[in-house]
Amino acid sequence: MDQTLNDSGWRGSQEGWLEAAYESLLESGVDSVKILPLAKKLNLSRTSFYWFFKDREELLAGLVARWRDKNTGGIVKQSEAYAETLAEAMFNVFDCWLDEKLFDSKFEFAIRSWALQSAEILNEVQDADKVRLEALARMFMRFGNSEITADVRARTTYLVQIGYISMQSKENIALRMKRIPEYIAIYTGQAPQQRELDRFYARHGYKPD
Amino acid sequence: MDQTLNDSGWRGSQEGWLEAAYESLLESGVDSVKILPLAKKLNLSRTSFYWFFKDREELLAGLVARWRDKNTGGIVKQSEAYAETLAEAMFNVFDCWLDEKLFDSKFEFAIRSWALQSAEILNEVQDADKVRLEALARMFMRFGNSEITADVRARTTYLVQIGYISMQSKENIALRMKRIPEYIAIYTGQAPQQRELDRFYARHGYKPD
DNA sequence: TTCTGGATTGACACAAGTGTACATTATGCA
DNA sequence: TGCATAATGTACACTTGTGTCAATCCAGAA
Repeated sequence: MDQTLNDSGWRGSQEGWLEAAYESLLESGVDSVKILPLAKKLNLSRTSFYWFFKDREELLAGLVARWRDKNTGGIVKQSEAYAETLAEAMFNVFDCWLDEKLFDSKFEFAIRSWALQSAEILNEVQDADKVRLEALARMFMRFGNSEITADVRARTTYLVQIGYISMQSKENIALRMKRIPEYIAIYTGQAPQQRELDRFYARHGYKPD
Repeated sequence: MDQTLNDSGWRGSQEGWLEAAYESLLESGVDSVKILPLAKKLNLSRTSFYWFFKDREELLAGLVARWRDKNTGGIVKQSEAYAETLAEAMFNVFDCWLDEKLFDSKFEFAIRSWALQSAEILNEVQDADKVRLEALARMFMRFGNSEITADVRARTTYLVQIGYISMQSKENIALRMKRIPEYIAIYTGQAPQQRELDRFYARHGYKPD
């Protein structure tokens, strides 16, 4: 039996249940986020759950909040980060696709799948899409793009990434890095400078050959 | 009570249950494909199901087969269709995204979501991705693209579409049609000829202004 | 008209999940 | 050391789903 205690000297906690729910959501979808299995995973009695959450609904709402903060937050933050050129700004956004701390792809996919069976979640997702696309479009406009151009480029940038996520393909970093300069060129209409590329590679611990 | 009979003089049929399962899958995901609710929808006894299918598993397998035939079949067929130019070939593939008879986007999304909670289905999806990408790459190669270029262009074509599907955005035909020449130019590296565009618009019953 | 087999049904047994009521345990503090 | 309460556990009632079985229904052939 795992009797590990947390900071407050107890085994369970709101965070503990939420984390278990998160893991289950990513592994097998919303419908697998059930209290009984979570309790088993946590080595806790099923009913202990009700001490921290009113019901299953409240737990699921917690998951949605977590997703909104992390993923939409990450994209908005990166699209507003300082940059000298559009290419550099684009690299900032690309950080999201390579750094799980800024954007959680699996979480994203799980939530989007959930939206299939819940109108409420579909709304959340479409709101998020709107916020993210607007943030990206603002970034393009900051560098002189017209409203229309900015909109289309924002869509292209965002859509291809959503497509990748949906494909659930697991390609290695080297392969993905090789395509990056091409993508930057397509998305921004201008090839990145070598020093910009080098800076990007460096901060992701990648050494081109 | 709906006592509608089918060709063979009975109310139920394998096709009937499969169709109901399909509708439920598209509306609310795999986990909603349950025998009890389907029986209610069909105004049949729940147990009557077992006359046509061994168990729930067999019904779900039927759904996967249906998806494979229709969607992968559609893309492969269109990518192999006759075309004088690469742009024309690309238009043939675009037929898929606009004609539900060739490619069922909602079905596609539902199956991909299902893949989240089933390793078996994930395999099916990734096999399908491979077959489709190869078919598209062959098309680009038929028109003189190098293997690498063909691969990247196939990915771009396919990924953006998967992204759209995942976004579940419902844009009107006119808006989508306006973007088509741009996409063709990006994907193929050459702008389509006016007569090619006209032919495409015509067969989708669209009149540009 | 009766027989036959495809199709349908209700009753039964079971499994997995939810939520509530109440008892019990363990921690931190007075 | 004992108390208050945060946290956990046990027992119960309920819901929704699955699958099996034996009985029945009914369209068409004999």
